[in-house]
Amino acid sequence: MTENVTVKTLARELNISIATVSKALNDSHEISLDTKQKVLALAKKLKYERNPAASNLRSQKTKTIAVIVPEIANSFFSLAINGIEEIARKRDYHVLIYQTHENSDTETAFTESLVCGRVDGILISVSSSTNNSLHFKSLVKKIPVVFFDRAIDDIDAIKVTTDDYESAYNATLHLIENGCKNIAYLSALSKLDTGKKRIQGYLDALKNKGLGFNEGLMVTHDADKDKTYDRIKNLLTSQKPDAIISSVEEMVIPAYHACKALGMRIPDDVKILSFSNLSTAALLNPSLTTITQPAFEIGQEAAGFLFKLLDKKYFTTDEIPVLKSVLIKRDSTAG
Amino acid sequence: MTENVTVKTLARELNISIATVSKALNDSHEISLDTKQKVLALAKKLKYERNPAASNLRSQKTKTIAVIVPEIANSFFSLAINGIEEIARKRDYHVLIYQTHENSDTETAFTESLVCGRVDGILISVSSSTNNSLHFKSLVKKIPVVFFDRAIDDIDAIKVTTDDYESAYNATLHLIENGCKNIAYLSALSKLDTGKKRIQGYLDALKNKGLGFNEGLMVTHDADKDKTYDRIKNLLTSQKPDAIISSVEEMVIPAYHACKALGMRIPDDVKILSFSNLSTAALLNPSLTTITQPAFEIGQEAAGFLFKLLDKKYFTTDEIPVLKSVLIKRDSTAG
DNA sequence: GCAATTCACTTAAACGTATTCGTAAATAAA
DNA sequence: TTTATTTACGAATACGTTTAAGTGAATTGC
Repeated sequence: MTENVTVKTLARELNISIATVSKALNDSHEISLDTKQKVLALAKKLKYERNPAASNLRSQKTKTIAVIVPEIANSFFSLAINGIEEIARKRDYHVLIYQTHENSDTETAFTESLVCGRVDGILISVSSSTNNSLHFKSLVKKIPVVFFDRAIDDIDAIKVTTDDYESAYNATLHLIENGCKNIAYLSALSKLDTGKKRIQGYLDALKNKGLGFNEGLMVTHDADKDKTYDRIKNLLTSQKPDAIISSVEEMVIPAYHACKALGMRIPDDVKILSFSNLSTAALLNPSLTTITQPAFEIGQEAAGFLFKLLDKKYFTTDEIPVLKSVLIKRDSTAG
Repeated sequence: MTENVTVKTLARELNISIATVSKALNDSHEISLDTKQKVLALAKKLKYERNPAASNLRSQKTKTIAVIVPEIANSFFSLAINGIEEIARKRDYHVLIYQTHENSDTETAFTESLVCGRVDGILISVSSSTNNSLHFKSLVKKIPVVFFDRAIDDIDAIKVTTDDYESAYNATLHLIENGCKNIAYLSALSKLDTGKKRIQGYLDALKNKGLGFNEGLMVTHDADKDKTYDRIKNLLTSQKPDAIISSVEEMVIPAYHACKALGMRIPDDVKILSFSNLSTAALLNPSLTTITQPAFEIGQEAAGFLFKLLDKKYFTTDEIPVLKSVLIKRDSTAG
């Protein structure tokens, strides 16, 4: 461990004050070009690295943002994080990632550990088990926050979302057009706007096309994977649906497995489609029809708005876009 | 913005010194139980949060580790990160995530930005384009580093890896046993030990079983996805292999697509298997035989060793396990 | 030609915590 | 009783940076 090179070292070496050094490094207008170049040159030579802790402490800026997501091992979120990272990189920001694993308490603990100046801003997609918005309300008052995809309903904050209602509605229409009359729905996120809108799109499409609905057609997600699987299996045997819409990627996998186990053929016996960003959707057996959200773009947009907040650039809420998902028709819903 | 509550606030309120408060908060032995309780109680009441920047600056500890991976949207890495996170959480550490997108320059830039005390340690799986180990050598001298899965060959550092040679060897045997005689190999990571060992396992199996090999059977990965696809397609038409081993997940998807495009049936015309952690492997058309690495465990182990380094717990290199991958036989290699 | 301004730099004071070194009282050892 | 040790706390400083305020010299304005 050789002695650490700090602004002090540079100042001593160049016979100038540390203030001048600091300002030169920050490209301040009150430093002459000549001095700046000298400082920069020596800094490079001595491999000076600014101490982030000291800088953060003094400036109250961390050049770091936090991303809180339910799960990283999920195509949607990992793509969204890619989008976020791309924007953060351009601004030379660091990205802290936290996974809630859909646990609301974990989520609360994370946000509380972040308010004390560890990060400059937060991007969050809330956990499905979150139903108490109280602590989020206090959070957004303390630190810039942007919600993406999954937001808290009754909170006044920036939310970057997709057209959940329309895409669910259109997907349902697609099934109806292909002759389905008994369409089941695998429900998740029902506590969140995201989930509610998807359900509503489905229900409205059924209604507008004069199709019936009964509670039995709706299966809700369970944290326990086996339970979810059993419920889906039970749905298939008891309701004999001719189609299934899955509101999340995590439920369509067990749905495929259940069909396989029960010897039901997709799409002949039952058609399936799902909200999903799976890269292998086209290679599944059969290839899966998906409602694919623009995950990468959502991340980019959300990060973009967070930086606008950090820059204190004012904008109106109607500048916040609702991104469009796209229905990709494949074999699993073929007529 | 109400005034920030700091140790000073607590000290003033309790009529004790800030030193005592700080020590009480850190559960120092030189503070009486009585005082500790008073401090803790007030801290809770006033919602005191330790300022991380100040703490880092003074203690030279950040309670943060960095994870550098090629890509987050990859089942292996996202699972590994899950493992890392689990261990970090237990220790109350924060996790910074950086993606190199397989770019060596980006990788270098990241590591350089991390040495100046932003994190206490680094977990890294190096990018496939990395061939210069020089800067890694200087890195490991400055800060605790643990490599996982993809390590630099000629560097003396802690590496948590899997049995790449054996698993490639066994996978090749599996194909040979199922009657394949002209086995192609989709090569990636060939600059790294990880990739070299996989290739060697494949070559040795061929040799030991008296099967021939020619350069044409080996297709290398290209950053350009279209190029990779074209190469695979070209391989299939020119070499007419009866089997393909893919050394990475990213190449097996285009391989499936190429077979589809050329009307080749898997596994009848060509059998395929791949190193992969895809959660949908069993649902592909046909289901994919995989060499599945224990990604989550690798993350756990790597993080565990990083914390041992941070704790300055000494251990011998033979304590570092080589984890075992498992060959999961599915339809894509069915005899 | 003199006041007003700009320029380029310095001084000094933070930011909030952790820690070293004291110290006075209480306790234990002799 | 006297001395040595322990206990519980405080004063002061350092961590490395940023920045408000100040300063003397050079430049500008009228």
